[in-house]
Amino acid sequence: MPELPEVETILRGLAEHALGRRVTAVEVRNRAVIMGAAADFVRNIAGKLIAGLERKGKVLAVRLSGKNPEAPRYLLVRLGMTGQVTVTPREAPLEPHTHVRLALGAGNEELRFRDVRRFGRLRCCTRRELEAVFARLGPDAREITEEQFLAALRGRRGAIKSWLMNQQSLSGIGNIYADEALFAARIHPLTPAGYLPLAAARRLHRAVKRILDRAIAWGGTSVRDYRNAEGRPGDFLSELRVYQRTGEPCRRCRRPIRRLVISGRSSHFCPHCQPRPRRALPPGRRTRSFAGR
DNA sequence: GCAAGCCTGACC
DNA sequence: GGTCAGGCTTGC
Repeated sequence: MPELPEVETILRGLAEHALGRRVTAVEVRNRAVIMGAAADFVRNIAGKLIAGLERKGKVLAVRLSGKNPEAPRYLLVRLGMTGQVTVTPREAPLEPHTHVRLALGAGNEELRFRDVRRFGRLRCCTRRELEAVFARLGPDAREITEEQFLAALRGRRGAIKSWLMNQQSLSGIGNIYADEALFAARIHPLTPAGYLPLAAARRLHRAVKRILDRAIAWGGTSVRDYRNAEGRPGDFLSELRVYQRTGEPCRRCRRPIRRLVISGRSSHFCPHCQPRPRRALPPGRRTRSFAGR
């Protein structure tokens, strides 16, 4: 599933294979993946140069050439669960679920957007609109400082697992890296976020960054559908310690990994290495008041 | 029936 | 305002 490391890997691939090239033609084969009118989408992209690449969390933004700051000149890509962005020879057979094709000048290749489950979206927007999208996301998980991380945890009563996946507190983490970071930091996924002892919260902040950096170095994780810009899978799957390893022995203590559903998401963890928090209540907990009833 | 990211809406 | 369930989608 494309999370921060997968999107970053695609960005790097596009920097190598698509940056500086002109979009000479646009074909929308399935308008359901386009936000807004498909005709506007085509008109705003066709003929432009791919001038830059940006990312915040799991959102990829392709900057297109153009001088008018009020005109749409960003292509926003959200990969959803099964989205793929590849640079492919134009004559290569069109795989099923290929929804958008951008022909690239200076070579016989095209940029393809493919998405089996169609949770992904493409959108053409202005700088202002891009900034509004980014503003709704918390700090990028690789860039968030310890101070920001600790401050964002404060007062949160929901499970730390859900907190990590909520893109408003920090952005870029999905189910795979949430489970992996919690295992590395030895934190039970149901621990209320704001109850984490300071040392544990610091461990988690460091674990998040380390896991993401390592996953990027391995080119991301391909559980099934993820492919980089060259169409190749990532290699981090074999490095996963708990995700989708239910029943396998924990790499640290050899006891079996267990699975738990938290907010409708499966969570994988080691009950021995990630014990439930011993204290049930946080410092400064507010109880339900019966006064005035 | 399950997996998943993200959005919407219900609930307190 | 925070938290969570539900729905979207399709291949296994």
